[in-house]
Amino acid sequence: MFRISEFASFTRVSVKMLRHYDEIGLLRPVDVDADTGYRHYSASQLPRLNRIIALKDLGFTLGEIATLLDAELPIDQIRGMLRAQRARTAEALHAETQRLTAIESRLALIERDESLPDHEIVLRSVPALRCASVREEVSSDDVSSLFEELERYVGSFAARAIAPPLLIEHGAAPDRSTREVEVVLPISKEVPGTDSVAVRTLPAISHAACVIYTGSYAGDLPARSALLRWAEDNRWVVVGPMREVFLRFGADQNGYTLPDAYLSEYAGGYVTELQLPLVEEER
Amino acid sequence: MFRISEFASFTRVSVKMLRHYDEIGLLRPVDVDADTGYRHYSASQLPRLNRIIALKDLGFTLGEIATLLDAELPIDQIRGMLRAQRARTAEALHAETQRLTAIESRLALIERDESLPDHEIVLRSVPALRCASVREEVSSDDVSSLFEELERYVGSFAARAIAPPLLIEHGAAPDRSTREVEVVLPISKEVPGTDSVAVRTLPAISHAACVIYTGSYAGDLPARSALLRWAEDNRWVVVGPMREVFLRFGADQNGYTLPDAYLSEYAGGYVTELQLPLVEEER
DNA sequence: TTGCTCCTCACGTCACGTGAGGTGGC
DNA sequence: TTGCTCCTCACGTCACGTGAGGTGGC
Repeated sequence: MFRISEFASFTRVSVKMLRHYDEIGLLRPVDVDADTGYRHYSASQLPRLNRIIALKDLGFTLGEIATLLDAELPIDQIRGMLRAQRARTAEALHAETQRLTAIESRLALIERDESLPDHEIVLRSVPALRCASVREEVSSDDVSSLFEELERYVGSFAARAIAPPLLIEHGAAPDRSTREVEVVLPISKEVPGTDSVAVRTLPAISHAACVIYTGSYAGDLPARSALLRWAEDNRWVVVGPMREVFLRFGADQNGYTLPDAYLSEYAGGYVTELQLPLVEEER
Repeated sequence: MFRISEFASFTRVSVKMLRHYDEIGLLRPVDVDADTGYRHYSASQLPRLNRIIALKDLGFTLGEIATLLDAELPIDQIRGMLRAQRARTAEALHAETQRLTAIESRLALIERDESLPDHEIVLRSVPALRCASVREEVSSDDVSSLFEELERYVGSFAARAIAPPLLIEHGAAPDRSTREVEVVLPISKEVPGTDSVAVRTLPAISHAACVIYTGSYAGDLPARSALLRWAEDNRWVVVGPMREVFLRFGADQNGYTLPDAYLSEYAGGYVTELQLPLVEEER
């Protein structure tokens, strides 16, 4: 038989791991001295320890390994656990691949500009939203009158939700003289629609590249181009119209007042988020 | 300003995460009510939160993110951190790839045999070992006389180390009538060499596929073929001679006696580990 | 006898999740 | 007033690593 340190050095696992496996019942020493508590292992336990290590290398938890070794599962269940593990690993592999792409595109940005990018692009999902909206072809950038109209209508039903208003860009005319926009107001309860006001559930976006920019709309174009460049660098394809979410515009909303320090820094400023729906590029 | 739940739902982070970021100083609310402790966030904090999320997606820890956001590092240091992160990610990616290959080869084994493999193959490193050895061409499988000779020689210097003895297979003659083996005994201190006994440091193996088999040498061939199949399935190439480590042979060593239960199960049995040095296949 | 090995707590890791128990806000 | 939101502990997660403080073995 072996002392714990001998057994550990033969198998390249730490003494602490062996103690841990003893504690959770995964690998008990063949003998524990009643007086001293010294653990003794037998060479005949090496195959079991090797199985433990092999399964750990496949990514199973110690609990799963205990099940696999001791529960005498039917072969189909073992197969099932391996398949589940394969799925988890494939997912992790995919996530690492995307992360590597993202890091590399960040490094490329640094090489190009010698600075950190101004815009942090985040990939996330956007939930569905019950809302009222007005869709119209407009010729100027000023859509505030549309918002005011919609706000009045929704306000008359006391149905204004706390979520921020947004705008969906449905496209520009070929000659760029006008563009079709939909101004959208989340609502807290159903309101009737009219000829001009549509009431519907804005669909969720499973993958949206999002960027937030501050200050006036001057930051709009750089943010947009950063977003598109990010999609390209990270191998995503645009599948829907851009959404512009007005997180803060003009005076603060929600009945709070900002401390002076923040008011001056962002005086008269805006905080806007662009959301671009994407799917992964086919390989 | 926003209440914590509003801020959380806008940004798709949990309330608990925001509290956590407050606690570690990564993102403090603009205002905390002195009476109630309520946290208030401003929309002007969204860019910072977005940067945090983006950097988290790249795999940085919260501590690293704090450094990146607040330490005003020179661009070279930022680049350095990104490169380190790229290296870590590439390594993780590589590990996941190998894990996936390993899981898939296990699944293939199950499909083929409808059972779990008898031999658990583990990839690990083997440390260098000071040792005395005798290398000889032998015609039979019985190498015990070589071991006895070596044991006597080393024993005369009281230099026997506790590590188990092993055998290196340097190759067989073309007609398979003889094979060249090296019997190796780890030693605890330097001993002089002789014409037949070499004293040297057995080199470490950075990647060895290892399998343990029990019982008599009848298990040898299946274990060997499992090892070679594993190397092939997992895309590794053999780069050195097989080592056979005799973890237990005949009676138990080390002056202990095994409990009866174990003695009967492995009565007269052997525990042997095969170690096969490998490198990754070029792609 | 001396150093070496082993033992058992107990706490730390990392980024939060999950209650428990209590209070403010509309 | 009632439910909803928020608060602060405090413990759990996962697989050990890292001491602290003490004892057995040669």
